[in-house]
Amino acid sequence: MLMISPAFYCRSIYKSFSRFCSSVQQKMKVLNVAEKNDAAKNIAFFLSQGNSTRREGFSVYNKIYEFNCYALGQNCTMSMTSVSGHLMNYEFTGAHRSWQSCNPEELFDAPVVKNVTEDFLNIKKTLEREARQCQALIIWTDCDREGENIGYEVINTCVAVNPRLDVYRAKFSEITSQSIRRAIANLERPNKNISDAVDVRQQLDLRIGAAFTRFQTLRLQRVFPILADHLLSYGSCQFPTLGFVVERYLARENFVGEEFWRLKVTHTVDDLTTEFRWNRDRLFDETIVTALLLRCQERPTAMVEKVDGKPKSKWRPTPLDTTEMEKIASRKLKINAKEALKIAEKLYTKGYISYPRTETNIFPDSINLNSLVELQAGDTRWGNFAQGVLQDGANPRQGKKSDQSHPPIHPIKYANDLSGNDAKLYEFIVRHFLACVSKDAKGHETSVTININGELFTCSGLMIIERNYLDVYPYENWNGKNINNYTQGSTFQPSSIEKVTGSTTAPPLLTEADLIALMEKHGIGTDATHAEHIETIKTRSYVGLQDGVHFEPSAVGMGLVEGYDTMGFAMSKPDYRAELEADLKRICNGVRQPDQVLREQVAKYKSLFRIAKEQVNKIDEAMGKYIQQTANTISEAEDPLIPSGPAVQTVYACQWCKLNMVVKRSNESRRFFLACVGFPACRNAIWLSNKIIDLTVSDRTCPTCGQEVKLLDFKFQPGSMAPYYPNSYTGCLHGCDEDFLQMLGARLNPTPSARTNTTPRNQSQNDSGFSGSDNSYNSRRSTSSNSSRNYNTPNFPSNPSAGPGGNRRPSYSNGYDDGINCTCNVPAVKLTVRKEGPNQGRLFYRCGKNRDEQQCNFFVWDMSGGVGTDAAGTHDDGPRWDNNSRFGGSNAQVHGGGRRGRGGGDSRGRGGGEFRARGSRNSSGPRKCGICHQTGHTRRNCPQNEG
DNA sequence: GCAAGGTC
Repeated sequence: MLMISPAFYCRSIYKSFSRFCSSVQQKMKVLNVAEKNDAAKNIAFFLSQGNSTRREGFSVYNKIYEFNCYALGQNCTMSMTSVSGHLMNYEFTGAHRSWQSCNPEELFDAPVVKNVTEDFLNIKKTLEREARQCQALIIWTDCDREGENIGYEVINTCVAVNPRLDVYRAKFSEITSQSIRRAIANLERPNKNISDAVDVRQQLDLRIGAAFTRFQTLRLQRVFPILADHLLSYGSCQFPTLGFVVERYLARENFVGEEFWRLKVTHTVDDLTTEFRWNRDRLFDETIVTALLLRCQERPTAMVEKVDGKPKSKWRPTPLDTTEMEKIASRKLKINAKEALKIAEKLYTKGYISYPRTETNIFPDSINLNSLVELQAGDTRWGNFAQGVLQDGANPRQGKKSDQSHPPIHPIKYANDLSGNDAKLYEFIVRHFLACVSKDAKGHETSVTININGELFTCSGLMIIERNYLDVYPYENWNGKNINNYTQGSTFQPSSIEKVTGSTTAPPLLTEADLIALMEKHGIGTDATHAEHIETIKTRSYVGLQDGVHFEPSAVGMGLVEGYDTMGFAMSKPDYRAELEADLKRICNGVRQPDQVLREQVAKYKSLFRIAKEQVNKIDEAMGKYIQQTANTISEAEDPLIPSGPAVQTVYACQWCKLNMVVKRSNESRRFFLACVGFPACRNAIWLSNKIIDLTVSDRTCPTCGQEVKLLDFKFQPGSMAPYYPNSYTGCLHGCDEDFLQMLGARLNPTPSARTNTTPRNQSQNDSGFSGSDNSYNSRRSTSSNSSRNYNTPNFPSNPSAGPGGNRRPSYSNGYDDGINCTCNVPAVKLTVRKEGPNQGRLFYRCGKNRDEQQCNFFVWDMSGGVGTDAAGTHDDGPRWDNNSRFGGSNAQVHGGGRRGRGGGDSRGRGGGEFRARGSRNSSGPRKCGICHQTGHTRRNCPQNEG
């Protein structure tokens, strides 16, 4: 008989009871948090299969939904609530909050804190109360960079009151039953890297935005009383947006139309007139066109040389992403981008469409497109078309972009209860979806070439065979064109041969759709904020709408952009933002450390800020010019922007990018070096000898190199430079004194291609830069410094010489002596367009580097007058506005001669001086040792060199 | 009185 002790008996009862209790009472309690209330509601609906109950939280907008659900391997009691976007925001503290009580420059280093925004304190209270009662937390914020950061705001809030919370991340890209169920079954952990990247962006946006906004507002309000009530904000997205508007405006203003002539032939048979276009298109020399007209008229019989027929397609659209939706809404539906996105958000949260903020235009295989088409099959407007698609099966045209998180925008539920713009946008999304999964339109094109006494003319006709997607997509047109019948080898008498004239036309001002396209192309803002930034520059009166559609800069907008532009800063260009974006991606991928990126970026903008402060008169002048006011002079005592510390002094202009070279000192090696303030966009740096114990910029300028080059006061370790230099010495580092440079172990870098030698020879890779709080120059990383200019892809003929019959390479018509430097500051080469076509014979300049080196995109037509004409004598065949004529440094100078000048031209003119300096170095004799001044060896292996 | 990014 088995004996059971009373103690054992009691223990087993206790265990069973515990199991019972835990199964009944201790069901795991899980807090779920979504990014917004609508999302929480719908996610709760799908997880609970419609059986959730609702109760109030502290915030009236963010409810709590409760239900049971299987998750994390067990049945859980779920409570689901939400935030309303970001819960927290970075702020300055104490005196730095006030405009009056601190110098704006301090904002780059001032402490910032991330606090819950006052409006959201109730949401925070709800989260804290719920979190205390839960064992796990699941983050359901949107699956993008900002969503991850919002997730961490929630996590930090909840974990602060319940450190034992087990935290998970649900990944989903649309709020459908299937997607949500998949997410709960495949929970992940939140990604800190992604959230960190957002923290870096937030801090930078705040510091840079606040510092420059206060700087330019305070300054301009003070010197121009007329602006006393204007807030003149600066932001890393709004300013480049303004820059786009200004650039196009100037391109248009500076455009000079050019008259051209062409020949036109018509042939009328039975009321149908066929018009033939001249194969030479158009010429800019009337005499030649007249001569060619006479030649045709001499023997006016047209011989049909060629009749070609071929199938022609008009492609259905690619799947819809956010910016495409905004652009088409703006152009075709007349719903502006901001409104369109707002409506799309609403349609998304109501479950009618997929997530509307997406960069993807490729449908993943996992989406059952046919079932989505089927949802639309009953509609009276597009139902028949949908049924047609189902017969062949949905076949999406695929784009090339994917953000790896959201699919293209598509309808996920049929709706017939919408009205106004909501209905209009939904209809567009449905029609676009049906169009992109259907078939291309098909046609047949006939092309006829005729010869009239040696001159060739062509016409083409189009017959549309199948309209296909066009039947459901009224936002695009495709019209057929009838022509007469022609047979190869036949002849006919043309009805008319005439000379017609026209003029090249200026580019149009930007529309909202154009502006969004530019922002997208250059990475300014997000899908969700493009429209906001446009709104901001309108509110600030930086731009206005001409005829309600086209953007035009205001005087204030012009003044601001030109002010910074005159300093040589790329503030109004998208490059700085693009560089930050690239670094943010590296943080997300774990390649870069967030604090390092933050330090670098703060240092860069702080340097720019100091120079802007030094040269603030340039902003005054530009602004004064446009608003037609004279700047009041203000005393230093009145100036709220007097620097609190010693100002950074410029030594000379950077040879690479034209920004300023300043004195820096490595925190680690304590070596001095000259570096460009454009870092990290520009990595020009000149490292100096470790025998220098102090280095300051003197007040004197170099008598050899000129007014733009400052001399430097050196203090050497006692005796270290003897017998050639005293312990204190004033010298030039611009290149006029080669011996001195060599003594310092300094090497100038005339072009970015020489950058590999900018690291000091005796330093390890790790100590080539320094990592102090406001300086982190590091010359070893390779980044294109050319990208800081010419962001508008120049109109460079991709292969100007490859036309039929042309030479394979353009020929050099002259060398390096025109005084025009390309973007890498190398004398540009002048070439001739050989390719047959309207530009044949024209002269242009391009990057002066060899083809086997990395060339910049520099391109500019030669406007000096002597246009190289060939037999055709043709010139430009299009608007000549796309060479960055206003902002492009050398380009602007080149164009300045041939254009209507604006405001007395550009203030730049340093390129030539620098080039002369380089030339003088190159022309010196055999290289001499810097120590003993003998040839045959260098200072490194000089017998007199101790170390 | 500043930014940009979420969202109401």
